[in-house]
Amino acid sequence: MAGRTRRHPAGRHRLRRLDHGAGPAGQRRVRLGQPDRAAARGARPRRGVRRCPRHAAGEGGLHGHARVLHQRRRRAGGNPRALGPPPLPRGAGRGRHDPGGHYPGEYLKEVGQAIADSDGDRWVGRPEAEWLEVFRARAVELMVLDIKRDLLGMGIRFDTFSSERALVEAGAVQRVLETLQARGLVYTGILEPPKGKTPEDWEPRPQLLFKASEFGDDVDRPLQKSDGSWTYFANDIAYHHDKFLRGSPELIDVLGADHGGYVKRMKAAVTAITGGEGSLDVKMCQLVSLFDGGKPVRMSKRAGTFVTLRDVVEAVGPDVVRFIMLTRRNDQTLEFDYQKVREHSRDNPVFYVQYAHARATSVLRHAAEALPDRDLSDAALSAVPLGSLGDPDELGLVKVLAGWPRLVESAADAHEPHRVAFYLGEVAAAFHGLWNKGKDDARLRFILPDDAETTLARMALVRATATVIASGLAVMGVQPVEELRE
RNA sequence: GCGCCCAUAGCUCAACUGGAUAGAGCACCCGCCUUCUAAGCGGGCGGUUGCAGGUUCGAGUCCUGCUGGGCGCGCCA
Repeated sequence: MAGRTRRHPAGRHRLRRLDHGAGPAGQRRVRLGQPDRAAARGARPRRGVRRCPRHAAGEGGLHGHARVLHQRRRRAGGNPRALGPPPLPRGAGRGRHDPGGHYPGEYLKEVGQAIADSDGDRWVGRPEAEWLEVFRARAVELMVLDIKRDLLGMGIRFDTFSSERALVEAGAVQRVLETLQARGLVYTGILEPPKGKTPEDWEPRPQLLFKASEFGDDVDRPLQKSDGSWTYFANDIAYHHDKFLRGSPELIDVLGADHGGYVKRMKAAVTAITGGEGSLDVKMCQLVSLFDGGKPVRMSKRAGTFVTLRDVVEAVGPDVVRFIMLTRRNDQTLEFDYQKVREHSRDNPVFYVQYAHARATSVLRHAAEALPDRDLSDAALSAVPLGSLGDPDELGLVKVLAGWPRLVESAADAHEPHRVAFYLGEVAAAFHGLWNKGKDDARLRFILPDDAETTLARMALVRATATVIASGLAVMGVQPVEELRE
């Protein structure tokens, strides 16, 4: 197998580093290979924590025009045979393999159990032809519900779920094909075998092809399988066209890094099917590596030691997950240490930003006590003269805050929500710095009992800080914290 | 073999799509708690942005070629 020989040197390299007793970095990488790869190869949507939910979290909040997010899980119900023989009253297929050699994963056991619960022994001893389709439908239904529940658990709600099957049955693929044919972009031809690696079962075969090469792709791409059904690619064209027709000229796909080879042809197809009216941006997502107190969390499909997104959300809360997920570019792998994110320390970016917000609201509370006869409402503060703000650090904070509109706009344009998280870190740092300056110099404290005018100007600054942090957190779908006490 | 993504301080990562002296945190060293939350702050140390060319007034950012890593490569989703 060509893939294996190519991967081999890398594997050896890793081992060698370990043998040499490499530093923490080397070891980390070695150990990480396993869970990462397992998660990727497992290809089971909610097994392991992936980047994609993280990105969905960000974009849903960032783009009004891209708010309709889509998620398809072909895998769900893709292999109903893995459910095994008709379920027994107690847990179907537990611990055994189905005839096809598939692992009945935990999630399929749950489906089997659900069917057993509702249908009893109705399917026992019945031929596959009777139960297969029923099981498939039930599996899809339950899996989608399961996915929606997990997503809702961290505050993600999809406006639209597109069913590939429904799209095909509604004839969308057929219509798209006709459109492409009308534009002379479809023909029947024979593809060259891939260079360097010719599959053993390769044989020249005429296929229905899309002229992707006219739009920047390397070769033309097949639309139809030999059994007459559509390829994955053909269905995807229909899906993107459907989304375009629903009123979104700017399409965004969030894909795993293993789908990188798909980008060119999909962009080509979007250009072709929309007559150049639509555009497609593809965000590639790397995996998230789970750590616990600096040690990688090992996951094994066999041992059933997978940590799911739901597990993590339950452990640390949805806001922490959302924030941490957005502290990296989506195309970088993220190390998620769910010991660290619960710490109340500078190491924990969620805490750091929330602490700044809590401090700001705390100051405002104290100011209300110190100046009971003054109006500290937002409206009043926005009209306060700011001439007394003159300290370099005060002005520094003002400048950072003034950059918020531009920052959030550029993050939206670039489809890079992580910039908001980094920006909030800057705001928090500027505010914490100013706060501590008041420790050294009492005149720089926010509240000056004998100088109401300066205090009011500073309250305007503090209020603005809290507002910007709250706005940024809102973009990320995170609730600002008013108070942090033990 | 071909294609896509990536390479920035010892480590983990930024850098507002080509702008001024490339910034944070961790780690290490030195300071700061009678006073709005020290769960914090200030200072120091640390860089030929993988290598070599090119375009430009200006390049971490764009182009070419290398090196090293990830992913993929016709009826699989």
